[in-house]
Amino acid sequence: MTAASSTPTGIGFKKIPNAVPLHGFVPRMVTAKQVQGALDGDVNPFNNKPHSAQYRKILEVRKKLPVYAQMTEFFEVFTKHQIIVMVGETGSGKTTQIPQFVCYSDLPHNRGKLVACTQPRRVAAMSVAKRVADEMDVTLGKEVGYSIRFEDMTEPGTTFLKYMTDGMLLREAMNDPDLNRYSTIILDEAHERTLATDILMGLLKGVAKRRQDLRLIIMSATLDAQKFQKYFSIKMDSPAPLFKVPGRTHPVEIFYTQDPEPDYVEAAIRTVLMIHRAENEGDILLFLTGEEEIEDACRKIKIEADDLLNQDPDAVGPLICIPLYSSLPPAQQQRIFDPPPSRKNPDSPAGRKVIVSTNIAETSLTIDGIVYVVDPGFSKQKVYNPRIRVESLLVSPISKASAQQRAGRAGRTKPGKCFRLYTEKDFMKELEDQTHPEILRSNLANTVLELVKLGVKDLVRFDYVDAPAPETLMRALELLNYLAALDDEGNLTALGGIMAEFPLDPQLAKMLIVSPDFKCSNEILTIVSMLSVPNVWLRPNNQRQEADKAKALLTIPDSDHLTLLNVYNSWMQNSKDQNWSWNNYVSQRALSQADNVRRQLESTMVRFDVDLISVGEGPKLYQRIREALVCGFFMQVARKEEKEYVTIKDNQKVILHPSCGLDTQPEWVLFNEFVLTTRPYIRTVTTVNPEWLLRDAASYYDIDSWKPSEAKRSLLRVREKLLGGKRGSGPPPAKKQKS
DNA sequence: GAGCACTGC
Repeated sequence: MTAASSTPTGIGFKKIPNAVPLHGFVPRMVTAKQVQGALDGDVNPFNNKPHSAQYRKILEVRKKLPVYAQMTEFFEVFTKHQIIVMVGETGSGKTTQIPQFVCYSDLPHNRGKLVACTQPRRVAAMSVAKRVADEMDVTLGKEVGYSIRFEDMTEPGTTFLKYMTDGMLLREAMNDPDLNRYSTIILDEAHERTLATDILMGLLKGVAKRRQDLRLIIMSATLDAQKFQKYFSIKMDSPAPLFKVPGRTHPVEIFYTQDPEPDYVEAAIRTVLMIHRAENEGDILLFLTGEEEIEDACRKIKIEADDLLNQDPDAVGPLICIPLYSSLPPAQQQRIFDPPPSRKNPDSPAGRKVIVSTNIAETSLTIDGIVYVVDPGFSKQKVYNPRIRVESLLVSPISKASAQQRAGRAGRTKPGKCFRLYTEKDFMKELEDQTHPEILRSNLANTVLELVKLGVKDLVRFDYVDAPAPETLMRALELLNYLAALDDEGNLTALGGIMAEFPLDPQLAKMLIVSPDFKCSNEILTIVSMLSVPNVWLRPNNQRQEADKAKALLTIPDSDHLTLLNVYNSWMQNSKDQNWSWNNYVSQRALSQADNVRRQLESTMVRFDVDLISVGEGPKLYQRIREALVCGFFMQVARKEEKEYVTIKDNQKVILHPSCGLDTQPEWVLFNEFVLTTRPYIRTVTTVNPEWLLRDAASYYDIDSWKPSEAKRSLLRVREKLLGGKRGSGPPPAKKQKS
């Protein structure tokens, strides 16, 4: 295509006269030939410096990528179409090359615009940006940068190619719904269907209709491409064009079992040992579902492998077994990169490394040198039950797409083998094509608040790629209405607008925003931060008693929330003592994270004039903190009836989680979480006074309208006593709930 | 008397 042919979608771009060495480049009319010329040129067109020797070396490597061979085709499609769906399998080079191609055609640096490329994970955004900065011969954080939570590695006015997490782009959309800063937005790994990617797809489809100058590229794996093409058919119902690039991996031979395996862990261990005895050199990756299962399997494999080695040292090599899951400390996660054990002597069989991992090795971490994959076909998946408002984790069969991804892990460095511990018939007939997108498996309270803030009026009719269950949306709207983030018509309130700005669950955001009224926002800020990071309590298997003792010393008897506050404060007071965390069995990593979150939330508080107040100390302060908790969590209250607790309104029977630090079983408790594991537990619990429920959450505790229950009778008595105490001075002063 | 699949803001 030449500059003389028709301009795309009616926007008249002007030729840029003096943009040497991009002389003659017309935005979005650029050809592969022009770009190849610029790539091979002497001067870097993006900073006008001479290309380095390093640049030329990397360029030679880039030219061997499959995507490079299809540059002509890419520019043809990009010139003609506003939205493109791209399929590029592992090793195609799409994530690093396509955004660069786009820069050459879009010329964002000459137009004051940016090209964005989203990633589902922080590490990916960071490492890809680093690589691309090297490839483009520029400094990371200048022309090419990245933006992730807690770290903005970009320079306004200079950066024109930005890698970012999908959540970060969604945040930006809240304050700029048309995303006007961007000339092209590339959604990478769209097939993973994270909540943020799904919402972005819905938003961007609308933005693309309003902004003819915006280009979109949706990059995904093969199986989903058609769905996205159809979804993005905005022009006369013709599907969005597909641009496809082959991958570059080694073949993986797939084996199935003849019959279904009744016990997948046992079968997995047996298969690993079979590979160890019978197959050639090469490491093994085994997928299991969780920490306990993995540690258990590692122990058993180790015992059996040592037995084999003792019985016949010439027949098998030594074996090490390495567990891998996200809650392992980073130093232990690094062990997966250790070399396999060396042979006993030059003639004996090679050593072998076995990695036993959760799904973390399916997408987040890649390990080179894996030749054998053992796939039992299960993973823990989040499910949401809107009826009882509970998210839980369930061991479930994986999807075909997931199985394919797992198998692919065997072919990264050389041809490999994948042993599936299910039958081929089950694979074909029983496994779903795709894992259900997150939006269908989550509590959407947060998402709904974001969407309303983004200006979406009708949540049910929003153009979702996959629409969530109406009941899930209703649950979210109901919660937000009770929290006074939405009015009765579903419009965003002033309070809701501020809540949406905090990267928090709505309950936590509400509690933080109202906490200055209770003169304890400093303390609530800490508690909210501690609730936003993983568990801080460490409990090593061989030191459980010591860990429990240490925890008891930090515990505040009637409130797990106050205990969290106490841990944070003690940690701060002892910040000079390097061993404090270790000696007290708390996670240094989690506490640092909490501190980081705390600083971010504090800056948001400043932006929205939420005062940071702390008045008094001891029991009086503690009481005000517990009252503030009620303002966010009044819907998560349980009352003790005989031996169990029963949740308010839902009437779910629950028990206190064993990690709970309460020394008695008070009548009324508020809880942070309902966890459904072996039994229905409530976790992170604080004693509350029922009077606060009536006063601070009057619209929810509209007890006259409740169906008869023990809780209702009890609350009626509380109210009577309150009124009696006032001796005819009228009802208690009800704090206004709805705004 | 138990957990924490994995991400993200």
